[in-house]
Amino acid sequence: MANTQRQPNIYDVARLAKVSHQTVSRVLNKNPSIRPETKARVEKAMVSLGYRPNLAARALASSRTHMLGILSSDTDFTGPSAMVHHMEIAARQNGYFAVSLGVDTNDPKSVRDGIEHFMKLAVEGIAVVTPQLEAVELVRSQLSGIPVVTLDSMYRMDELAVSVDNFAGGVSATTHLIELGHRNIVHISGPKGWFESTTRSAGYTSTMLNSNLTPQVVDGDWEISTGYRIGRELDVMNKGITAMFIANDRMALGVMHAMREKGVSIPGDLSIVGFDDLEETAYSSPPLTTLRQDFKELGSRAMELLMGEIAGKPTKKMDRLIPELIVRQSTTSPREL
Amino acid sequence: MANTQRQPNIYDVARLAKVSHQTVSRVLNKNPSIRPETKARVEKAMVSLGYRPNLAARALASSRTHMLGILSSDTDFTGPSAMVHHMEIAARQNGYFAVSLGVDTNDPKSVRDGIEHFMKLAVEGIAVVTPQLEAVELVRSQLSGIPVVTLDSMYRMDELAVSVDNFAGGVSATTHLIELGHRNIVHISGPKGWFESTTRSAGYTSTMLNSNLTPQVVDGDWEISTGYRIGRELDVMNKGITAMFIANDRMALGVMHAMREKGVSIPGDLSIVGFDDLEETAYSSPPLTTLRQDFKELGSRAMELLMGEIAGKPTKKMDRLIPELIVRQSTTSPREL
DNA sequence: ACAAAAAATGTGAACGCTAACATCAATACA
DNA sequence: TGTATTGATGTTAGCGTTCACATTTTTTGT
Repeated sequence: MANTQRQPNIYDVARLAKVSHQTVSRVLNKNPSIRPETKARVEKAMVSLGYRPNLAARALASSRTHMLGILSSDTDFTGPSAMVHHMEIAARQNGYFAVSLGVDTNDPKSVRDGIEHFMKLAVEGIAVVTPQLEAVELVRSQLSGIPVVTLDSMYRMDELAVSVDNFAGGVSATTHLIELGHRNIVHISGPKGWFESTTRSAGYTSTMLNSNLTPQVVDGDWEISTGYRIGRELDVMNKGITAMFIANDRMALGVMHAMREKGVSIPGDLSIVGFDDLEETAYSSPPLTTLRQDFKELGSRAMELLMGEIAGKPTKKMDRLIPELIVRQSTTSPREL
Repeated sequence: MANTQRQPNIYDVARLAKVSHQTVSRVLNKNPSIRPETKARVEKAMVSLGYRPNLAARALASSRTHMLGILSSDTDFTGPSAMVHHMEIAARQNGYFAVSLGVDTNDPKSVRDGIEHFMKLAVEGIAVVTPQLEAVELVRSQLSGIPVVTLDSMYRMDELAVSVDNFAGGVSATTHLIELGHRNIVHISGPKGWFESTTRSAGYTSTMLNSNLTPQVVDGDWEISTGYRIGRELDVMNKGITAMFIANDRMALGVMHAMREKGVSIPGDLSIVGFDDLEETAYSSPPLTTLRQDFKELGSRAMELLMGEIAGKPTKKMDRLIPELIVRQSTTSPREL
């Protein structure tokens, strides 16, 4: 049996349906000017042959690949991987294939290679899930002509971007603590180059200043171990610190662990607000007050923007989501002195 | 300036290098029978034109897409997403593009759609990161001719698979507790349909029986909240339970939280062993004794097998990794009665 | 009922590459 | 020195689509 050799192509379908190959192509592309009757005949032929369009041929002829690139870093963190996942779903719903590529954003070569990889693939759009400023700039500068959307990164009015309003998050965390009566509030920031990091800090600083309080920032880097180290080193009790706003939940977990070891009670001696709402933090000891980000929403909105841009539709360029304050047991009013 | 219209193709390169297009193609495909001198000339021409091979054309002509599909579910869990990430890296190193697709493994239609999506793309191989038995079977049955590797799933001698030896993990967790002197050891399992779940439980059960102890299994489902609920409901103290082996860290976190609320001290009253070694568990209260799985390794080995199979090389069909017991402070010898 | 307009379908040539074979130059051997 | 053998390069014909245009069929208006 030599009939299983080759995949059927449009000519095979055309022959069976007694039409020209072009008519088959029209059915494939949902061309409106085709009689329902012929369309049905063609579709029947497709099914009976088990026809599957050859995307490579289509891409070659039409120079449209229907591929999208997702450039991401730090996919071992919950946020990015959730975003990537939901973008992929959104892409598929729109008839696109999402190819995702992890890169090391600290290594410009790796970013460049990733972009090169995507250019070879001839992706029609790129989403960048890399909150580091430099990397985003690098991507934009490398890329000619093809739309790029950034997630949770830099805002710039002229470019496509979806982001969490980290500034607002910083404000509401800090406001929450001030309203509880805290005055001596320390902030542990994320790493320097990250946009999320600097804006959260800015939200904190500006809120403190507006209330005539002195901002005190300790530099962190997202890592649990760093939170732990800072927690060990910072003499909270003697310095009269009664509350902390920590730029992400993982560091907050580290700080809480350190405090437990040192016998500093939370929230009795020290109130803590985190950022992210990792699932675990609802079950930490104590459950953590934090800011929730809707990564799923972020991912799908980003895709929406990207698709719109590719289709040449006039859409808005930017979208911003407000994080929600989830109050749990790690914050309370300070003890009266 | 009408010169920016079209991307350069091999003919443009050929013309500039004063060779035939086929010679250019040979350089592209690293054909050995080409003089270093001409090769250099061609490469120079490529660079000066900014030539980029058109993958669609290449795929069409060679019927090789250099695409790999990764079918994954539950990518919001750390394990799967880490595996996907590392597979993607490994794929790229081998000159392949990895397209990953999240599916809902409880919904056969979604799995079928995913496969259909991959078939259209004409992927050359598929990796399935779905630990549920049924889904894997479904994928295998749908797929004709193209290699499939499963990660951390079912073992079957005749198919490509890389997995963590969950049975061995169950054994070493249970053995650890028995050696500490525990006799009344409860196991909280994962959900029913998962392979990881059933094998971990089997490791526990068989070790218990070998030591003439009675296995006691409570059904769980990986979720923190379930761990918490079970922890609340189970009257550890009155039943004389001194240790638990919990099928994953997240449930263990839930149980520990419940115990804290009930005033059961860990490890004083109750020793706990988890499974996964999530980063957070090193900073939980107390730090958790658990089994570490090397997801990175798992991902790269899976790719290795898949690549080998695609290339038609004679490689081994199966690979199994042994999880490592990480002893922290959540386990100790039971109090003397 | 007939021309003109519109709708439906058909034809041939790209798209950019590789496969298969053909040719030419360079080396080896007698 | 001539011929067989190998190595390096060239030529032609697809791969399965879509595109641009040509042709046929149907509808419309009078």
